[in-house]
Amino acid sequence: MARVTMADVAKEAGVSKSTVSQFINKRYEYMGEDTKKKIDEAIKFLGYQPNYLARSLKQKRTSMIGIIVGNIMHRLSTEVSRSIEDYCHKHDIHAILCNADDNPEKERKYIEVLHAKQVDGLIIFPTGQNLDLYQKLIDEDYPVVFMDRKIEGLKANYVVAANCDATVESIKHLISRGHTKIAIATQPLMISPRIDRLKGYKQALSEAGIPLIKEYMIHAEREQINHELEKLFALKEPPTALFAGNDLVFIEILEFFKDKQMKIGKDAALIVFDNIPLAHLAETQVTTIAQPGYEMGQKAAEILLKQINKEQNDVHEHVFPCELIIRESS
Amino acid sequence: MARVTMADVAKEAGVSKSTVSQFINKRYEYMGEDTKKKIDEAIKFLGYQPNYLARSLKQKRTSMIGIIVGNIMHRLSTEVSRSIEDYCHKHDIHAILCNADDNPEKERKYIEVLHAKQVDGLIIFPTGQNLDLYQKLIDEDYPVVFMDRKIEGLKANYVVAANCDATVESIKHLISRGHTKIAIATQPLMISPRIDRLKGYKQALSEAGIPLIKEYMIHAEREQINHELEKLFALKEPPTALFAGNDLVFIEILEFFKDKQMKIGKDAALIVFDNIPLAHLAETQVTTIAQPGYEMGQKAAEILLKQINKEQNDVHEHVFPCELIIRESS
DNA sequence: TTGTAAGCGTTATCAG
DNA sequence: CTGATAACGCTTACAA
Repeated sequence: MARVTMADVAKEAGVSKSTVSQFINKRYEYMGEDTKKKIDEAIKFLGYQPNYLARSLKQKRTSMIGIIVGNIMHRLSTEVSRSIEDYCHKHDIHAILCNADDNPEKERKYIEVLHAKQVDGLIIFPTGQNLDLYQKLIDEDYPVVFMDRKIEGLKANYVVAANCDATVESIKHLISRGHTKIAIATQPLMISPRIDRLKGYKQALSEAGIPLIKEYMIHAEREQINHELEKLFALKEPPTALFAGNDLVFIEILEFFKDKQMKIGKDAALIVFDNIPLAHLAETQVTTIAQPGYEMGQKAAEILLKQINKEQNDVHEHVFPCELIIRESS
Repeated sequence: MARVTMADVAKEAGVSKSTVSQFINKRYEYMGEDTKKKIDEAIKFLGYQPNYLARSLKQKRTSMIGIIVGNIMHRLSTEVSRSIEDYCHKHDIHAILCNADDNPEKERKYIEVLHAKQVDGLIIFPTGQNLDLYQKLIDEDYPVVFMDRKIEGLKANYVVAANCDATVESIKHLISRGHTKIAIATQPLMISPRIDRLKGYKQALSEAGIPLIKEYMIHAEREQINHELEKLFALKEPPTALFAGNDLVFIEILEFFKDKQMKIGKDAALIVFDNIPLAHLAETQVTTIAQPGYEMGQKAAEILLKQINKEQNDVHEHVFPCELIIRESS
């Protein structure tokens, strides 16, 4: 089943390769009707399909972009990815998705491979551990947009959520409900969103004149969170409200509460940073901070395509406000 | 910033292109130490990165495969995709993921584009509506594995779950708990898993001598399910148990129950076909039928790579048993 | 041990 | 309006 090439079509139709190429690329302007028909028939007859690889090599553009997510398990990753894909689809370009799995080695490999495969640009949820590589891409003028996480000292296009502001708002909400003993649980402070959320937490408390308590601030790997919660609620003065730094932390909290037969909203108020798909279906509907994943994805794709088409070269930080959705748990 | 090519490296190192190529491909066997070093230095100095596109064109293999999922929102899709990616990663090949969004047009486009981009093979969760295309791939000897859904009259490699058997088991379980008024809700019967699950449902009931009741069998688009449930529970004899055909149907049921202030397990027993991530954390832990997504993904990837490497040509249907996980809801 | 040259399947440039 | 011909960046016999 030798694949049929343009040369075969040309021979079959009795024209030259270049004419077939014109036809394929719809540059019919100066093409005779009969030539067109002959080529069309030959293509159908042979079942010809152009080889995009060869075309890309020649054109130096693959019409593909890469998305490298830090961890596909985060709700935001999937929302944003779908949004980007949507946008690209409309612009006839393909988005390919890779999952770094919070592993800087994997991230490095994906960046290198996608680059070598000549994808036209990259949208990265950076692990933050490959500064040299990020910098190299930028120095090279390779189109790239960083998503969700800012990298200290890296001047680039960013699309991020207003993590600090949103957290401030949510903590203030808890305070307005009479809470003063408010704890926060996040994964380790390796990336900017977590740092910014903690910053917001601290800011809101100190603006309200509530002293920070070290024991109320948990930053642990997913597997350790359970253990940390154990300690937290064993304190002489356990918190009356809890801020979950993201959807994965929320799941850990859920596990913990289930295990201890504690009830969300009753044994502690809860706010989760991240939209939880079933938040409104839970026994106690949970208050969340929704990030505009769709809009963020659209924006990232838009900037990237502009870079690719050389319509824009200056870099920006695009910050998206979040929405506090108050439900029963707070 | 003109990209640096192999020719540049060759010039810089004072050797020929082919020598550099050897070096890149680690065919050092007959290479002088000093040549190696010169090339290595030149590569580092110029920051050379090979162009995989050109290589692929020459080698007629891209080391990429495509995954086309019917709908990324299904839990199984993501589980299987991750598993496939895992397997591929170990074999140094890249998996790229596309979401047909239950849209046969999109599916067709993705298949055509991936094929044109010369991916080495395809794993498809078929919509079922593009028989001609599926058949064409197979006639062409193009490596392809169909996942989750069987296509009537298409001889090919399949990796599917034992939908009928698992459903029989679960319905029998409900019967053993004393239920006789058992309803089933699925999305429209367009694809084999849904048909097979319904078959299992019918089989289990008739084996138990329980007559089938038409009103107990819902097959509706997601948006209509709510409405159908309404009718179902307005029956003179509403069911005491409910079988949800998949995870999306489950969410609709959850919505409905929440809305009606009904309690799962109390107002009706429930079994869901599909593993639900938070099944064990729900207020009433829900009984599920778990499909071995990881194993299915590994198997599909394995078969596909064998086909690609021409190690295997005969086609099979690989059926994976599922596990009924009994929790509080049934 | 390394170099030469011919492809891989397109597209682009320029004649005719 | 159509056809040669030269790229694109790499691999691979085969020659040296």
